[in-house]
Amino acid sequence: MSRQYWLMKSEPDAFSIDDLAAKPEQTEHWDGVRNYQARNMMRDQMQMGDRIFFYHSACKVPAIVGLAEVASQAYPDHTAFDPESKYFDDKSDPQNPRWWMVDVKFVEKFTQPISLKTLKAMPELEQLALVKRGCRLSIMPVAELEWLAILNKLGSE
DNA sequence: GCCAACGTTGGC
DNA sequence: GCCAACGTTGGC
Repeated sequence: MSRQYWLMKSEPDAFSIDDLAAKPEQTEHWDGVRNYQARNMMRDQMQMGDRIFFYHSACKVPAIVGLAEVASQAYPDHTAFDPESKYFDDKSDPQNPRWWMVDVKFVEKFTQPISLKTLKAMPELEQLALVKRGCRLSIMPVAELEWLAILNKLGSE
C-alpha cells in the first residue's frame, strides 16, 4: 500500500507537539480516541511511516504546527481497560477490544504554524473535512494534493 | 465562556 | 429503528 497522509488533532493544553518531541524516542501512543470513524482509520488504514499533520485544536490559534509519522500498527488502547483512566470504557473487553490506537513519532515542528484561517482560505482544501463547518473528527485523511498544497504554504506566510 | 454542530444513548 | 435528550467538541 502506498503512503497515506493524515491530520490528527490534539489540544495543546493536554498534549502538544512539544510534548511529543519531549517523549522518549519522540514517540507516544495516541490513546483516548473514542470515536468510531477515527478508530477505524487507525485500526484499518494507517500504516507504519504514514505522514501526519499535527494540529492544535481548542486553543488561541488553531493550526497545523508540525509533522509526525505513524510509528506502529494499531493495537488495543489499554486505557479503556483501566478504571482509573478517564478513558475507561467498561464495554471494551481485553478479549475483544473496542478501542485501538497507534504510536505516533515526532518528525518536525514548523517555525511558522499554518493557521486554520489560512487553511480555510485555500481553494485546494475545499474537500478537507477540517475546514468544513462543525467538523469534530479528530483524525482525518488528507489527500496527496491537499498535503502538497499545505506544505507549499510553509514559508509563504 | 458561549453555543452550534455533532455523535451517542436509551426509551419507546 | 426512530428520535429526543444529552454530553462533547472546538471555533469564535
